Amino acid sequence: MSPAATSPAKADLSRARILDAAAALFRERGYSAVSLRDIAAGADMKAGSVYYHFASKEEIVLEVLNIGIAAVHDQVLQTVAALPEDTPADRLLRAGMLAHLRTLFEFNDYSSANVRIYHHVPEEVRRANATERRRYERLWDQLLQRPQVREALRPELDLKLLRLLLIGSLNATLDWF
Amino acid sequence: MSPAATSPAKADLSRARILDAAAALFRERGYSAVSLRDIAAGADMKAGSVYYHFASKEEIVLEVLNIGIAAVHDQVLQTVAALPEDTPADRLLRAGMLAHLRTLFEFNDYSSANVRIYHHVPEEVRRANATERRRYERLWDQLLQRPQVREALRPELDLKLLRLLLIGSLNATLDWF
DNA sequence: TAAACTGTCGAACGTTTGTTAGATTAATTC
DNA sequence: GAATTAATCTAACAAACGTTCGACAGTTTA
Repeated sequence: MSPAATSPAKADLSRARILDAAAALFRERGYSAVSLRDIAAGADMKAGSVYYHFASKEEIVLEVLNIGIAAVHDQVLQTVAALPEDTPADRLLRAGMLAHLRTLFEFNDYSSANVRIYHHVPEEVRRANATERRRYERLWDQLLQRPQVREALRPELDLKLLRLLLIGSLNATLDWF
Repeated sequence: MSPAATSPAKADLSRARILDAAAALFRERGYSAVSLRDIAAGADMKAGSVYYHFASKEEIVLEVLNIGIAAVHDQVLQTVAALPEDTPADRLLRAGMLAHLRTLFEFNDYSSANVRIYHHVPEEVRRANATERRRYERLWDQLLQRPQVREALRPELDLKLLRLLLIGSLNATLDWF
């Protein structure tokens, strides 16, 4: 078997274990309350070993945040892309919202960690995550601007504000459990 | 002037300064990221002095959380109590929601700190805050159970779930700014 | 088999954490 | 004005923090 195809697996697996542990811990305890020793223990290694895969705690949390948004983005995009362009507004929005919720509750830790810790992460990390965040907001803005959606809504409605209300409400359901 | 009427003021003022500083810091940075030295500095004193007024950091955050909910509770209660018992459902709910929002954005730090840090606070603190929290939830449950509100809603609607959605959405507006 | 590379460990670093305790100043009481 | 009390400060504590680094075993390459 080709060595280049098997050997990269080890490091990548450790990396993934670190991210998984970090996402789960951040989600339930917050960013500052989770130590690198906690993360390492969750990934079955010692604190020093983590630094073979990541340069800092901030680098870990940034990747967790990015993965969390990317997951929701991909799910929503994939869902609405499977529908015809002229799908009625209510069915289109319902599908998008459901995809968002499903990701939040099934691909649990990364996406919900993002919702919960975003505000309390170092400003530098927040800025670095903003690009991914804006990409997702753009997706919803495009959905809301489709003609059949605009026709279904009161014309004076602020679409950006509607998008904020929509995503905010979906994320707020995390508190239900 | 009676001595007992003036002298308690000093300690109470320091206590209030500590709580104000803590609420503001918790709100913007989270619970674990704020040190007692940060809080003390925000209250114009040194870390050791804080312990004259509070036994621990947890005692401070608990009081911040309790005040935060009590403020929203009192505002909403006061607002709806001023309305006639048979106020139409839409006006009643609108008034309650507006009171909630207004407190969140004007009596800013305590209430919004509560929304933001509740999930990441030590479990013991969360349990201690639950009493106050349930008191506020009960207030909304009572509003939603008034006859004119029940009539305005689909009868199969789960009122507890509606209350969760309602409060959750209102709190989510904090992300808008 | 020797050499090189991968991934993890153990121990230490300087800093910061929550908290305690004794000294010290400011205010009140007698 | 002396004695008490109230409130703050200074300095220290042990523990935990993020991070660094040299040693080391396991695997891959030559």
